[in-house]
Amino acid sequence: MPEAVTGLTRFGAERNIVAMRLNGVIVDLAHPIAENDLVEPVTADSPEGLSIIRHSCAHVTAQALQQVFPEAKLGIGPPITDGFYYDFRCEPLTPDDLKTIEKGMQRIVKERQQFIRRVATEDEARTQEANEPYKLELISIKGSPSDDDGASVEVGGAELTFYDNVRRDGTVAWSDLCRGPHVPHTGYLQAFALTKTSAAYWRGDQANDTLQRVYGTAWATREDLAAYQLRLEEAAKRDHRKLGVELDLFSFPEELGPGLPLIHPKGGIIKREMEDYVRQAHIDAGFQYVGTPHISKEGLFYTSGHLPYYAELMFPAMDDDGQNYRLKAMNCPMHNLIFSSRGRSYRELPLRFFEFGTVYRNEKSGVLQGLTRVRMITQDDSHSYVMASQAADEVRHLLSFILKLLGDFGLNDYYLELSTRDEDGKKKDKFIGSDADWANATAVLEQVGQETGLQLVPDPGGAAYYGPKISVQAKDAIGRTWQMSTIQYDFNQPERFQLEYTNPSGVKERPVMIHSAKFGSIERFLGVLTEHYAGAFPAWLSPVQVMGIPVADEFRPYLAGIVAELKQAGIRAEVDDSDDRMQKKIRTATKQKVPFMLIAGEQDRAAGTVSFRFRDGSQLNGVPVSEAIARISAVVHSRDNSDPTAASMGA
RNA sequence: GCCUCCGUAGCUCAGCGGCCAGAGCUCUCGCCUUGUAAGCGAGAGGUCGAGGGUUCGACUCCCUCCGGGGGCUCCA
Repeated sequence: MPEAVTGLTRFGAERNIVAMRLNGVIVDLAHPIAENDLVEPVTADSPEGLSIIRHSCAHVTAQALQQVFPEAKLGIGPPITDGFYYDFRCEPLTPDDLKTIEKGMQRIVKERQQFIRRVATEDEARTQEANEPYKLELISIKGSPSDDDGASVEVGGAELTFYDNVRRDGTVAWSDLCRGPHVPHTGYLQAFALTKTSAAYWRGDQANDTLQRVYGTAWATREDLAAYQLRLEEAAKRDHRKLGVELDLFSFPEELGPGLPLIHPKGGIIKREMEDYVRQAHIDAGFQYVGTPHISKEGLFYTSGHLPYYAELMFPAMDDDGQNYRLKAMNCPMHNLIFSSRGRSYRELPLRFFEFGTVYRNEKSGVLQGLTRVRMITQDDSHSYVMASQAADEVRHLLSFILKLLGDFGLNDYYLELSTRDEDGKKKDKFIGSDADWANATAVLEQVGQETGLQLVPDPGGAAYYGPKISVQAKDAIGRTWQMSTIQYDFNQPERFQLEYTNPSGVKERPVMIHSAKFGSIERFLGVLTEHYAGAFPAWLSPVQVMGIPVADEFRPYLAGIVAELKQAGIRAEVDDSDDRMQKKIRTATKQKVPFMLIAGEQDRAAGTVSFRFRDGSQLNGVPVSEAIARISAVVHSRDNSDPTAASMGA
């Protein structure tokens, strides 16, 4: 009987081909190929190939871990960005344990164990997994397609399949209930590392068992792995919490409490530049600047719906003679009060209010993260009150405002997210309002979002309780995404606050309100900005824009004169008049990421010039003072985001 | 909130069940008067996160709490 043709016979055992696409479906290379099948190779460095490598690596991790800890019970082991994880119920793992497991994995790789697919009946599967409670649970939920908690990674199709790891002598080393596909044998896994452990809940539910999650990374080649590890090291240097200390931007003193930042003078300069920018931008975009208190009688938040729906996120009530007050966790209710302070006409709409509203949210202790997740949030918060017919135009107006702002601050690594109601999920009762209103609001946001041509990622269930939103998601140094700007469509609060305007026919109508924050939070944006620029802020945002460095004390007055002129031109300039040597001063200014250094000694003083040095180490010598000032001034006042260098400043 | 790892000077980090706990940077003072990334010297700075326990003796071992990192859950 002739052997069936498979991907392995078709493509040969090349390590750079890990699987194949058979009539559009990715399968193991060992899968038989029929005469008219359409077959394409899946290479190791393709996204699909990497997922297969990573998931196969998860199997090897589990096999190695169960060799060391036979009592460990298996959870699931899917591929994730840059790697994989596998969950186990076992004792907490130490870094030494990880090393031991890694060694075991290397042995398994050397054995070149084949991944052999085997279809089982439900009874066979239950017998085989009798000692694996989580796998038994997966067998019972087999094939539920809307499973969004990762379980479907393991059991997806109509049939139950196992993957046996078979040694060259034919013995089965290990086996796992799994949908596949996998690489042909463990020898394909040459570039991996276990990275960390943490805890996770079984199937992502806090009510379930706590499992130990082992994270790993895996790549097509050892070079790719090394490059990834280098990338992580570089990313760690950009961490805004580290740079915040080094550049003296902000701090989180223990005395103050978790999640409560202090902005230091240098961070304050960046914050003020951001505020100046966005205040003027709001005025230009037709907003009116308003102000509201930080506390309110708590009845206001019952009216708004925040207390009934999000009480746990607000700090506890303050009792003043029997009247409960609350720190505000949002500004919208107060803006609504301004709206309803007198009768409103359709002629006033869109009516737009804006302020820097500092809100306080009682975030759970475990979620705080530097400036990116704090308990004091300064929102550049605005509310537009519009007629329903104006809503789409207003959203368009706000979105273009936001995209311009992001561009003006040099951010480009972001995508848009459309957060909608959870249509059929368990959290549906979290959202208020009629189906028709939700559908209409979502359609408006979706249409305007798509007009931008940017990627619009769906986020079902991520909406606010009062309406859907479009948000900007930006990445931090280590790839975590953070919500920045938001536009939220709200048809609920106008109802709850009985907001109304008089239409042309003299009839009262209810406006739609659109919440929007352009930076999102000043604090979070500052943190993301710090990481985006790795602390080397564009000149216009740099706390110190020019540092004058005299070759010797004698030349201080010469530089002081130049600095005075720069200050006249609105530039943040200083002379380093410490006792340090010039070399040390250059080092200090460079480490502080000062964009421009002006260095002068006898030669320059005699010629009326300066040495013009940049933080990348490049330099222009003998630049006339007036020219240096003009060039610095041009860069700063044009809000140019590119990093100044001798090459860019020389022309 | 849950799991896990961590906590020595403002910062980066040594150290050990047993003399008065160390270094570099930062800061202060003094000397040096200098041409492109750290000049030299001196001084100041710590109840070793807090509390409790074990011990003749704890910064070191154990427990609790506080704070931080990484995840999970959450995220208007």
